[in-house]
Amino acid sequence: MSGQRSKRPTIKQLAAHTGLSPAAVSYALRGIQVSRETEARVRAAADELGFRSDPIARALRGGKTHSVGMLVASLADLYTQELVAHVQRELRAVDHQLLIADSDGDAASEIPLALGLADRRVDALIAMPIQPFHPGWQEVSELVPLVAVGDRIEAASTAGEVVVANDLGVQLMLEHLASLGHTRIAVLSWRIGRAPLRRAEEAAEAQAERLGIEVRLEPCEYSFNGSRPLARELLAADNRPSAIFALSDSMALGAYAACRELGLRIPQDVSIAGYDDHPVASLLDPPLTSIRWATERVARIAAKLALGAIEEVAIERLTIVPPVLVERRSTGPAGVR
Amino acid sequence: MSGQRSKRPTIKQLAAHTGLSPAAVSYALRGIQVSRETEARVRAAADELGFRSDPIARALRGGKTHSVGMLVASLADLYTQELVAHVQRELRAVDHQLLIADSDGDAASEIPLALGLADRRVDALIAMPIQPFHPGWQEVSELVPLVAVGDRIEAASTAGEVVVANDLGVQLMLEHLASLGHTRIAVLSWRIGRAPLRRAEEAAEAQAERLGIEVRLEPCEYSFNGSRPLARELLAADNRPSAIFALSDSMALGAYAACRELGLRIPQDVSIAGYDDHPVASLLDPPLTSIRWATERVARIAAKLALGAIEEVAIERLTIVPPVLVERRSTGPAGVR
DNA sequence: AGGGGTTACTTAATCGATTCACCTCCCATT
DNA sequence: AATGGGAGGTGAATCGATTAAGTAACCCCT
Repeated sequence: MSGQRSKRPTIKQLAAHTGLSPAAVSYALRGIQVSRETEARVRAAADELGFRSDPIARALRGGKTHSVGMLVASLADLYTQELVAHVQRELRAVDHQLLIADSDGDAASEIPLALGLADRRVDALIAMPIQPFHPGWQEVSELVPLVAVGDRIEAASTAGEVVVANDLGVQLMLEHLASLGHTRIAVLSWRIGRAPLRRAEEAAEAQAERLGIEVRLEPCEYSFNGSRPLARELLAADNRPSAIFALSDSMALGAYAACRELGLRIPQDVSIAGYDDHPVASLLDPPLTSIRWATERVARIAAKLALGAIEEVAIERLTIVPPVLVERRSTGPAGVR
Repeated sequence: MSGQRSKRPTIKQLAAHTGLSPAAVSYALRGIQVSRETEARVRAAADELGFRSDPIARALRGGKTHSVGMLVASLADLYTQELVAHVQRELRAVDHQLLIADSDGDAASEIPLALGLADRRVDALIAMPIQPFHPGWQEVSELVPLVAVGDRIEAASTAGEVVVANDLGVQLMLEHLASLGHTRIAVLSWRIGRAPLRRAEEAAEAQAERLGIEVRLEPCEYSFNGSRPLARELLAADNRPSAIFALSDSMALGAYAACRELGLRIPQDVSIAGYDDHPVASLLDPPLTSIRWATERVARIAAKLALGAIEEVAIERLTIVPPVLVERRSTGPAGVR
């Protein structure tokens, strides 16, 4: 309408405006190799024209993009959401952008998504691997500093790892349930065998054998709506389990809903246990027994590792987080059948 | 070690490999203006070398980046997390990347963050505005198709709007509480006056006057941990409110925790009401009375609007979502003081 | 005064893909 | 046989910023 000056000013326009060369402007904006006077002039012009350096152009040339990628396995899950929120908070403090990719549990899409983030020139990549042993991680880690969360990643070198000892978490919970007399336990997992939960599944099977109890792995969708029908089906069956151990609080919520629908009391009729100890766990009816692994701290460490790799600051590379059992009232003695 | 071919192949290398010019390769990859034979040859070479087109270079030249930005007001809040998760799901289906920026309730950072996303050449931007009337939105909307969620945005043209009639939601809840005899209600809001909740706050004040009840707006942090100490303080005071209406379920959760700490029963001693009707609301102890506005549907519409703007497909531009009251057991008759 | 060393720039190449403007065949038409 | 036109390419400019290499001016020293 009244003029098409709406386009963002470029470094070239700044140059024209100040009578300098584009190169001089570039230097001036970063305060290198220029006189105080020139620097001031350029800065003034930049403010006046509302100049913002183009991150895309800078990225193409090979500079930093001030962005960090995050690859998660299911944004539908509460703990993932927490993780993302806390990572974002750390990044925001240092003015970095967050790029999210969600494999939604699809193992085959994991490496392509990671490469896609690398292509976008994220300065670092935080990944919760579904397939930690996939050879593709090698290539990814050569393209971008890689931080592994949850599980370790099989690559020549990663920028850091925050490992949660989920085998221990599973052990703690199964011991707890076994000590309450439960001998037939359904474990809600997630697309058996190719999930981030695989290690947990293996631990569950090992513990079942050790404790002499029956444990059945049930493939499930993350999220309330995913686990509700499954839990309902399990609980409506003749040989229903006396306890359900959901490998995430989100799935435990679905089990709660199923119990409510079926009129089953927790824990008198069936015990329910979760994993992650999300803040809502303690507010449920009844409060949920769960496994806590300090989501917020894990997120913060992951973010620090990513930023450390970007700034090339040395940080402790490997953190192992031991989960703990938080016993509440959703688990109780096994009924008399 | 064994060779440094690790770098990604570029279009130029494809050209060398096929004996064509870079331009021809570029055309071939998109199947324009080339013979079938050439196209096949180029594709074969691309597969062989593992070629992936560089989104950064494409972006610089002015093409699509296959990414969508999302500006939220608090990633710490459950409903925002839901919204993000559902938007992400829609984007993933069409192979688009999600870039997230979180203003964390800081009004001053909102426009700069939006411009930052635009600078990264997102193909569209979905924003839940804190300050819908800020003149900066005009500039943003000139740079990138803009989809407003929650509130309308004051700009010459937006790509679409999904408006939630929060004034109605507030009215419904206050009427509900008033009908139960509550005359002194604390409303947990969020950084009073500059939040995405401003419209809701205005509605609360208007309704208070209309219904002849006392409503006090309390500035609060989103999230459990933010609202818990505030709720605790309010409930421990002499003239404690008979009901707390939290303008998000997350804050209501904090109030639940505070009640538990103080030994107050819900709803006998105090009624608690939430907003958003997050899936956990119905599973709490007691189930939470809340306002439902179909988060998932809103997210899906927002994503469709963004994608529609990118594909230049015409879609219904404005959707107004009327929230509804979901009455559960966390609200009851006001006590006798 | 001439040479060495700074300082403060400028010029041009570069990152990778796209696209405008040409250019060359080759076939069909009159 | 000459002309027109389309198919299938090529070359070079472009997007915006960075940076290696080069240059002009100036200071200092002997």
